[in-house]
Amino acid sequence: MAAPDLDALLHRLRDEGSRVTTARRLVLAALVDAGGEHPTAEDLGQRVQASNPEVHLSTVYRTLDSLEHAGLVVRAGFRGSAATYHLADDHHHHARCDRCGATVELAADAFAAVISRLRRDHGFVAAPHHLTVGGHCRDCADS
Amino acid sequence: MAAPDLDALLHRLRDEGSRVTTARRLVLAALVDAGGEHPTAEDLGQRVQASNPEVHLSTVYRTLDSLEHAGLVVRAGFRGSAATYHLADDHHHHARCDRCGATVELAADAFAAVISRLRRDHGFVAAPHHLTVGGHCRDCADS
DNA sequence: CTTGATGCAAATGGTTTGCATGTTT
DNA sequence: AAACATGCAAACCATTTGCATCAAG
Repeated sequence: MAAPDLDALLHRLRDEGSRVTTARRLVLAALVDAGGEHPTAEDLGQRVQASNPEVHLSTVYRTLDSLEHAGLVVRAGFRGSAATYHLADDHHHHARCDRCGATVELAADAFAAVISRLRRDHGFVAAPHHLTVGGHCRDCADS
Repeated sequence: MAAPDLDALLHRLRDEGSRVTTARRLVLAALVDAGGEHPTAEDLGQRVQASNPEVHLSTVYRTLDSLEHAGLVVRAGFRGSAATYHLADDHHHHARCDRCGATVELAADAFAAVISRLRRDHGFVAAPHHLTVGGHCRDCADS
């Protein structure tokens, strides 16, 4: 994984036609900062507000939306709980324990078979970022 | 797919220790009736209330919960929109278009590779019912 | 200066819950 | 009778939206 460079990301954002604002800078920085974690919008809001309490949570949501449309950020939706976000560079999928909430990361190619099958049989172009699997993790699988 | 028999389902439910009530009978009937569709809790509520307007939506939710725990019903959670339910007999997974909401069904074995990999590498037991893939369907993939 | 971005507060929508009452076993 | 299920209304929580203001280009 290439080390994510904040300035480069901001540049890409500008190129997409979006304006570069303080809020967006901070959200992006928080995302870079989060590294391998899976922050929710609220988590990011907290981090951002640590630097600038002015930034409202709804702005974080709107910003994440823009970033997603610009292709910089990926949203992983988990059933029931809150969605999590990470930089698009960070290609992986998720398996999440229905019982304890632990998440496992899957290499990007794990779904290759599913994806090609979807395209071949149904013309369906799977978004390689939005995959989520439910189930039970090692620790919870026994009971 | 074996034709789902309402009475058999009710029997299984009773065997699980749950009581058989009018509401549950109706919800199950609605589910059987829905066949290959993917009704939401609200859809089911409507169908049920067509027979018996007394039944409250919250009861439908609670009933679906019981049915899920009893293993009779499977809930497929879609990001953003409402969850859909179907009988557990009806083994398949979903791909759903992020743009138009169209759903595609995937044979149960499509995820075999992913599932075995999860178990082998992470000890993660994937629930073969709860898989959902996002992306764009044939019609929406172009724009 | 023009358009897009933000703060705020209030709405939304799916789902859950507390409690008193009714029903199944 | 005892345990469980239901109706109802109200709570919940993540997310979205209307609108007036503000800042980036």
